[in-house]
Amino acid sequence: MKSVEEQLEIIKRGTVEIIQEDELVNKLEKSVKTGEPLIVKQGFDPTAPDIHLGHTVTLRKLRQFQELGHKVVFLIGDFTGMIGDPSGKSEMRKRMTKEDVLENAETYKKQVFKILDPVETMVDFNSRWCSGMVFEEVLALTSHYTVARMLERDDFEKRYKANRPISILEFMYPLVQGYDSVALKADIELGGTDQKFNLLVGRDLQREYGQEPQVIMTMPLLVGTDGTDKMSKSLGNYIGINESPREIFGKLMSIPDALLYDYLILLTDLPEDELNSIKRELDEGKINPMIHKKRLAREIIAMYYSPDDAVNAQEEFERVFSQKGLPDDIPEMKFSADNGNLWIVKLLTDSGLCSSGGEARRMIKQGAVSVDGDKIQSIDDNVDITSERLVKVGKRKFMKVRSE
RNA sequence: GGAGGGGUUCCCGAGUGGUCAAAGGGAACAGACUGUAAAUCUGUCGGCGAAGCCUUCGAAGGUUCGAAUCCUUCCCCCUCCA
Repeated sequence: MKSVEEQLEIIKRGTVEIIQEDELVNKLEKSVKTGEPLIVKQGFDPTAPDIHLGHTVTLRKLRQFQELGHKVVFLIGDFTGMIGDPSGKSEMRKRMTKEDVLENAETYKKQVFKILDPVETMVDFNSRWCSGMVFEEVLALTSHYTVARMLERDDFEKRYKANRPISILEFMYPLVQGYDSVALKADIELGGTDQKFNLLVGRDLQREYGQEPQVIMTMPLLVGTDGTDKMSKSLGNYIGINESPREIFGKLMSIPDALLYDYLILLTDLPEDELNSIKRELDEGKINPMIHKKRLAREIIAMYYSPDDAVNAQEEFERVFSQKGLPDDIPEMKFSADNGNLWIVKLLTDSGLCSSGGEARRMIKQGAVSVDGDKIQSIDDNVDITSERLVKVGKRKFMKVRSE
């Protein structure tokens, strides 16, 4: 096991806040002395089994803890997910069944173990202790916190002031999450900066239950591909680690330049001095940021796929978009046609290249559709598909079609 | 329990009997310019082989030649008072 100083240096990298750092040092010292690993916990919503780069920020930190020999608990908050939130104001929280949760958990594991060590990770569910709680225990839990303190939480305060509803159930969430830390006797809890309040509740509750309070560590929230909001599935500004190398490469190339440096720090293992020199180059404007974006994309694809995949993705990207060539595998489809002719609008909708006739007409009118490189001029055009034709819609949709 | 306000197309939001597939903004998509960056400009943005027709304004009924707009019932949300 590494020394406290060495561990601390690794642990601190990229964090926004550690509360309290001296407590962390104490815990590490004790751990080094006794050889007992620290219990590091992070909770996850059971509803979103699509892991994206935003999730990987804290997951990578968890991985570092594992490499340092500590015990990571990947906690799935299935209990609250199975209750659902009837007030469902911000987003529809659907009630999930046990089966849903288990299924999602499996999907989670598959993806998460691209980052975490599958052997060393303890996957747990908070229903394990929550489901069995009797009402007395629940009431006792609620007695440890006050409404005023709850309202300290940023979004509660805002909603309260804006006369927007807050269900009592929502008040319970931080308590449940905090109680999870009690149940797990967590030493450290990790989360994004938006989790700070909930993490702090865990500290308070552990104290109330006679435990040594956990240290909390917050990590920056990764801004999504739109450049404004945090990366999230519901906003559609995410890059999933399960997406194909080609998609990941493309999406990373299209992030706003302003995000590039943050992505490099938070998502890659590039050494400090290299990051610094990249930052210098970017700040001085001497280099086209695209160069480093390609680097970023390669690093990430190499991490979740392989270095070869990374190189291939880049080659294909350059061919298709820089040189306006063709991608490697273009989907093929066969259609029945009278005399080998197929009306272009029908071709676009039946192939799925356009979702409706209206959209197909629009695309054609806007000059976004070409067949074998020739732009379609009229929505009345027919395409002779007796031999294979290459249809292109917009910049990135390709398909080879021919009659059956 | 009482009083009042409200539910509109992906989101916000205008619209109080025909000229409404519904203003405006955002998002998104396409084109130009680029580095699939940003900014900018242009266009599109319910469905239909599209003249015209069909479905949409919380739900179901009703009035009317005609309803997002009026009436009835129901569902949901918010505010204030208690």
